[in-house]
Amino acid sequence: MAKLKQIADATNVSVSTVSKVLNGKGRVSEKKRREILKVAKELGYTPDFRARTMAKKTKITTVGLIVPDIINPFFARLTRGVEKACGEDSLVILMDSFRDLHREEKLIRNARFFGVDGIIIGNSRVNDDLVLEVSSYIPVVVFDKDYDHENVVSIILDNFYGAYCATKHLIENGCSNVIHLGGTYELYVSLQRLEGYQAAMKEFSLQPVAYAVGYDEGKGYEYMKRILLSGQKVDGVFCMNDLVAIGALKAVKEFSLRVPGDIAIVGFDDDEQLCEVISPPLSSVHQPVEEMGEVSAKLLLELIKGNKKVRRYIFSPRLVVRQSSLRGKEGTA
Amino acid sequence: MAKLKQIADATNVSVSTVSKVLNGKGRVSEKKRREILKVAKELGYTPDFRARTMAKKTKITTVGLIVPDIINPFFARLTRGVEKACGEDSLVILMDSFRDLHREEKLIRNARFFGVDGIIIGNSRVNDDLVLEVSSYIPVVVFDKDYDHENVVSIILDNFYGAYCATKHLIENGCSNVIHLGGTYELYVSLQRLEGYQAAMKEFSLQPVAYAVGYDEGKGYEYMKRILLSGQKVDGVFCMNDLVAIGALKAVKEFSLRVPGDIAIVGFDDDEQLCEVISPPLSSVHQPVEEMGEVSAKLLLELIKGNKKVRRYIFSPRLVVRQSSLRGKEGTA
DNA sequence: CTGAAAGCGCTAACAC
DNA sequence: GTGTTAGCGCTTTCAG
Repeated sequence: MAKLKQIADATNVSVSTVSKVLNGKGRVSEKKRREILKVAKELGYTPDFRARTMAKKTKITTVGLIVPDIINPFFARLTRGVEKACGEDSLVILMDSFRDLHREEKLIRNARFFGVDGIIIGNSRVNDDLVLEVSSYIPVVVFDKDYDHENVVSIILDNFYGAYCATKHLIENGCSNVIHLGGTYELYVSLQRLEGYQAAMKEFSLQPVAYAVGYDEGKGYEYMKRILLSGQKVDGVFCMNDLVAIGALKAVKEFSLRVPGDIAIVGFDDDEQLCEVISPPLSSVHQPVEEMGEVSAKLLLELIKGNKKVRRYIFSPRLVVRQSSLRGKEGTA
Repeated sequence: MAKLKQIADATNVSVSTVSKVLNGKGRVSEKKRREILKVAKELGYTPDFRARTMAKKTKITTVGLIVPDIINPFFARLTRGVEKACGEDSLVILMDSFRDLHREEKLIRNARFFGVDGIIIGNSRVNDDLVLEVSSYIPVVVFDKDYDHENVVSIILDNFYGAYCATKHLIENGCSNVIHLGGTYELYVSLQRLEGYQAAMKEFSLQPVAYAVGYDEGKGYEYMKRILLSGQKVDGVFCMNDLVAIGALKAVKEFSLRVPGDIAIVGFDDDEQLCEVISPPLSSVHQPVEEMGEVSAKLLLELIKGNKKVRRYIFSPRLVVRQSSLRGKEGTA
């Protein structure tokens, strides 16, 4: 960590002269200039970012983005949105908690010591107290959970509505025995989706049948298989997310049932890459994740600037219909 | 941006007293302590990270990670590896170039002004001069390209070998008309894979037939369709990447040909999520991306510390065989 | 208990 | 052309 002072001493000039040379400002004799440049290189000088920005009174705002798993397309998209909103003049410090709750809390709690000016927490199961605590130091954006605190804004997806639409769509496509492969209900999001499903079923006077399955393909497969084995009547499945749907799809295929002919399936999240690549392509409830990321960053940036604006921002999902639920003229199989 | 001075003035004490209170050091009368705390909260005081760390002589090293597209699983995995290696004491500033070469160069060039202590460039088609330029200020890690510069380390995957293995595998599984749906050959990686393919074909005295297809599903589909229409003999396809392979797979299915019975297919990259979800599951050449990310960060951190160590690190791919290329006892269809 | 003063590394007037 | 000086905002001796 060479410093200006060192290269100044080595060349018998003052720090300010060195500074001038290195920044190409003011006029310095060609001879000294060369020597200074040379010595600077030899010493491997790199200016201290902090000192420089402090002296120049310029500050780059940095936002901390905490995600549980950057490989998950949902969070990758979220990140993309945040990156977009931050553009050229704000930096984003990415922190992956690797789904380790302990690490996550640590990251959140320490964020301000890392010099971030605000944080976005991309996980709906954060500890409320922690959010409140941190928000007393720096602004915070959280997802899918409502807070009423000065320094935090909530980005919310209308999960109820998404689930409602998906279920209704299945029913209107001729399904009357629509089941729900849901998440674990201690997660708010899962609960909302369950309720949306139930609402649609009731609206059509149908009996809701829901299972607390989980979030991955294996679980979807396992439950669907069990359900089919049990002989239960099923002609439509609304799943917690795309992975569960894919698992269910696999099971259905194994039973030589046709999708959507015998059983129609709808997922949630709409990871396009995934949905479009499988066969049949999977209908899914689309979350405008990228946009959500973008908005969350924008709102955070505003908060950092001191403009307290929105405290809650609600997004609407939309159903993307693909073959897995589209019976068209075939009607019910 | 409240400062210590302000809250000091407001409470008629000195900055140092305020500092002590806010940091819980030294002893200050309960009365003042309370008042200071109160005013600090009112003013929404947040310590200046730069000033603080400078005064404390502590420095958190930060690495800049530049990727062309965080949504692409390859880069998401890379990022994950970097995050892992950085652990608790280094920060990673993520910069997505959105595949905009111009933006990317800007990001790379400006990185050092953002206070990063080193950068990892997750893109093999960087401008050499730029890399050299930047590396004269801060250490740089690049992928799939060999440099011989003091301040840059290259992380390389043996693409030739991967392609060779994939092709050989197809041949040994009974394919004799193996074609290659390759990338565009101005990209070094694509060229290497092409050469690996050719080498394997020659080894078995087979005639290589390669196409410069591109990198996405649409291209794979389009080319494969055209090839099948032309009536050309094909019983094996080695693709540039998984997406191209998926496109090709679609085309093959449309022609009512069986995979792997009539045509066996192998992809590259091994995006597991993708490969395992389609049917039949896709064989693919696996890159240890996450590990590569981890190693690149570790090496960078070493360079930042001033320990010049490795200058080149080569990883070996490995073929993951799934159904799309596994003919087992069936032999050639 | 409290404050003055020095210093972290750098920039930017402003003299000489 | 070049050096001196005064900060940037904070922490930390060290007197009082």
